[in-house]
Amino acid sequence: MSTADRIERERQAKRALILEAARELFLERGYEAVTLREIAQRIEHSTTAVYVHFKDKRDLMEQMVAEDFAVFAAALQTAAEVKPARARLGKLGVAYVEFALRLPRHYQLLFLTPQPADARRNPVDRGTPGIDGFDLLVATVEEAMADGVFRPELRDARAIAQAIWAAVHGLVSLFIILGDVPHFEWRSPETLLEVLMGSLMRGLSADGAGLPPLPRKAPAASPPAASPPKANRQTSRGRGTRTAR
Amino acid sequence: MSTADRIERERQAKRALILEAARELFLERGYEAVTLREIAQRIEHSTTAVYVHFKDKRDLMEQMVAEDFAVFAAALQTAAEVKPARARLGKLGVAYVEFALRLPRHYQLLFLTPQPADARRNPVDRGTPGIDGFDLLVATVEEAMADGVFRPELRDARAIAQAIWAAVHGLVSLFIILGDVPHFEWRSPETLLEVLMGSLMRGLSADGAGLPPLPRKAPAASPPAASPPKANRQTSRGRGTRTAR
DNA sequence: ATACGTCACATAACAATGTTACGTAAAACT
DNA sequence: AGTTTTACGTAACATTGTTATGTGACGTAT
Repeated sequence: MSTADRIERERQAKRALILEAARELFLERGYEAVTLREIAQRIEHSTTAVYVHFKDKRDLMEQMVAEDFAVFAAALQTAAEVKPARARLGKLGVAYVEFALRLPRHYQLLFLTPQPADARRNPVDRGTPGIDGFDLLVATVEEAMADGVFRPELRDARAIAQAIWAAVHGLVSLFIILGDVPHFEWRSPETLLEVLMGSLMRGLSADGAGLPPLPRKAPAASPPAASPPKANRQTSRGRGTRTAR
Repeated sequence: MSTADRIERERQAKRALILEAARELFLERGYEAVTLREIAQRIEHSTTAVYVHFKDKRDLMEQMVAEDFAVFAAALQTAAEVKPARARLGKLGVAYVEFALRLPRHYQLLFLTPQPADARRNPVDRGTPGIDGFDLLVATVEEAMADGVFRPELRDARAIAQAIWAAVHGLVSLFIILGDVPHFEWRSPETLLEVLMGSLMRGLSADGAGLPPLPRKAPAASPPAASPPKANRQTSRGRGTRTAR
């Protein structure tokens, strides 16, 4: 029965329409600052229409984040193909930071927003993308450990992975939250990643060697201005233009 | 004129009363989840009373955080008295993590909550406590650098300080936001701090030496459960009991 | 001592929000 | 053709932060 298919397709299309409007607004102004009425108006519907497709505002946001998170996972997977496990660790770090600073609002919603106490709803879903990526990191650490990369005292791969995650997470978090504090003279993310990740790897390594130098892009020492993401060219699947005319 | 003094004293007392009620509620349930009406009810006043002493809800929260932040500054200052600059870095890290995990809500409000766009109000105040503490860190790094602690390639004290901050910040952030994710098997903060900060220092050091071993308290590998701060015994100055009977 | 002024605070209202009860009309299924 | 489903709009509701307005206590000046 093809009609059912078409119905489902139309339903998904409208769902995507809502998601797209929500994405633009959420990424532009953050979760709290966006109202459901505004999202609905943008696509010329009443607010009730949103509730047909999503349980509530938070659900809408989570679904959106989940969609875009695929991009993150893909980026990490690509980085995960690098061959020697030690070099892979560097690539993973770079991919992580790049994603976070390119889509700071997403990162914020994923890793910087505490669960409201009623989040038993999807106790697994949330954080799971992060957890999955973390498993990748653990696996890489274990492989590197088998290669004898780390100092022999360091036997707990999970602890090492958590420490590495903390390092990169801290880096991007500071940029996202405090990146635009004026008199702070932030060093560039590339510089900091090299100092932080490089020194950390050196300190973890049995041979005292750091990371191979990362490919530099920016001439360093420019404020990141990550908080207001000016580039709204992100992950727009399907049509890429605003839909409300 | 002693009357004016008394009036001012009474005013401050009431202000403190509001702050105290707000503190309990904010720390218990977070900023968004607490209503002004609830705060007011707790001290048996109308909501308007709050506006006599504070500009708005956000102002109330900021004043509260500012108060408690003195504790943080004090803890850092104490740690800052340690003599060799290199050891001081370790102490600062420990003090930082201890504060953050003891008052996770405060930390959250300070360093994990993005500025709402209208924060030009006190563009300096916010973040300033963090900045001050950061200056302390920079100074320490500079001193250690003068002592020849770091590898000679590392000349940018500010970059090093930012990297170190990122590391500890990332550690506590992960604990606060994701500390209670079930199947994650977090290592203890002490363990992670030792791996992270120890390895980072080792990697930064010219002589490849790490940090002196940190004093251990917990037997390691216990989930921190930092998010729901069960201990509400914090910084209560004045009377320490609930006021609403 | 009496009048005046100030100010902390309460009452009640307002506007904006997320959410829902209810109706409706179109379209699918029988 | 009749029945049912369902996507959606209208209008309402409860809860929020915030404010306009009144008032009573109290300090101060006459």
